[in-house]
Amino acid sequence: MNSFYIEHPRFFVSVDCLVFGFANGQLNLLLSKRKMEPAQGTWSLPGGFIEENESAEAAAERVLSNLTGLENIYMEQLKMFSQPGRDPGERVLSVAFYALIDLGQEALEIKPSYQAYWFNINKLPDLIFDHPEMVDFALKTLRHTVSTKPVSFNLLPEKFTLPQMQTLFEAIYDRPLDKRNFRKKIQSMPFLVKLNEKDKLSSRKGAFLYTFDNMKYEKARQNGFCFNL
Amino acid sequence: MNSFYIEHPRFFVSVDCLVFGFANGQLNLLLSKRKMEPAQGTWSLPGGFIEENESAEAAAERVLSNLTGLENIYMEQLKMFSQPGRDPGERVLSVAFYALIDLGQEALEIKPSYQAYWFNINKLPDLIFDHPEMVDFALKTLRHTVSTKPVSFNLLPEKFTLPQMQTLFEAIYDRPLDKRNFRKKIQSMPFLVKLNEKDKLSSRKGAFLYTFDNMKYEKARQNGFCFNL
DNA sequence: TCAAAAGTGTTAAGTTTACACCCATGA
DNA sequence: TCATGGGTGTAAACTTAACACTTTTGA
Repeated sequence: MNSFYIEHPRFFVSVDCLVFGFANGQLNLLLSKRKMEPAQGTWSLPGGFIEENESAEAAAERVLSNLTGLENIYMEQLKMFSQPGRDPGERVLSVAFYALIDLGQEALEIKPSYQAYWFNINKLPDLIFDHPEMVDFALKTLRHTVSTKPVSFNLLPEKFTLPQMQTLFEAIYDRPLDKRNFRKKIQSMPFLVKLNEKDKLSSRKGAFLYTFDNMKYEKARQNGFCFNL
Repeated sequence: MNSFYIEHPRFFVSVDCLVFGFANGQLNLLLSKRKMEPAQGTWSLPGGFIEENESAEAAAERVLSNLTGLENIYMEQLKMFSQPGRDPGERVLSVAFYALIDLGQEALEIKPSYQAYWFNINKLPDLIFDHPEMVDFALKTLRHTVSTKPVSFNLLPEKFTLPQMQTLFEAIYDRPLDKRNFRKKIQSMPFLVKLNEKDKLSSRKGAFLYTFDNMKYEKARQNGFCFNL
């Protein structure tokens, strides 16, 4: 290993994860009780340090799979936060990621050491450092991204109903949507497959189940189709 | 200074700047000859290491003002690039930024030590490391951002003509636009001020000059106006 | 007087919005 | 049988896209 860069400082670099989950018509964010000083015991985004030979993406995946037991979670980098003094203990740069997971029926197995819990996005407790800023940034990005790419399906179970999906969008945008216009638009998308099954959990009549067909989406995209909701 | 995090590795963190400039109907990117090993003498994005007590944003501003002599350049963070091995010399994490500058008439004073030059965006030389990936990412982001926020004015002189602006958008999108539709849309925006002056440099008839009025834009935005081109 | 770039309007197609009732079911 | 949530269509307003000629001027 050479040392051309030796005169420059080195930094701790962490990742912080904004994990969104949708359940019972509510958009939720996963928070954990901080295990280390400073600010031990207060609420924060789950995170961890980047290790040698690990990309920021890999670190975020590691943190998330430790936390949730899940692999292959949808995840995107948001931004690096690097203000000196953002962590009063030490100089730490942090890369924020957001992740979308379906926390449908099976209660997510959270590793107990993490003391992580779901909070409704509108009822978050106080967070340490610049984590509130990260939440704002993530929410803005999420709102933009779900209207632009078919990522909202990561927040839904494999099979979902249109009322479920509309509720999800209403939770993300934090405003009601017109049912007929929403359904018209969604159903005009060339990748939604209507199944011959109904979900009867939330009404007597039952709502038809749908799935997202990624192959169809990719094909449509290659032919110039542009998702926008 | 405490040491709660001491067991974790520290990293060199650099910034790389994607500096876009518009001149003579061409969209250009600023590249510099690399001053240090590895790959000394090959083309790369201008960059530098983050120093103690400096945010990534401040480092990028420092690099840019050293390079161009300009302050208050429009700049946005793009993304952190952190693959192990992206810099074969040492483990370096890098935060990419893009900047937009007007390189209108007054030839930009580039500090000679940097050996930096403008390259047409479609005729870039080979770049080191993952810099080509950064260029792709920046271009995509630029295309999206100019259609969504009034940032294109940073690439134009204070006073500009509509043909100039259309050429700029054609250079960014790399496709021709319909003159009448473009002008109609631009002129419907509530922040463009038509001056009583003409620029006669590019035609005998002369084209009217306009400026961007940021106050008007902010006022319109507060009233729900949404830029989109 | 003419070459070269600036400027101008209309129509058709598509998209978005607003809006109210019937349907299927199990308790 | 009725309460509950699921499902459906249309018309008006607005936005986008396509398209060709006139104006101004200096050389």
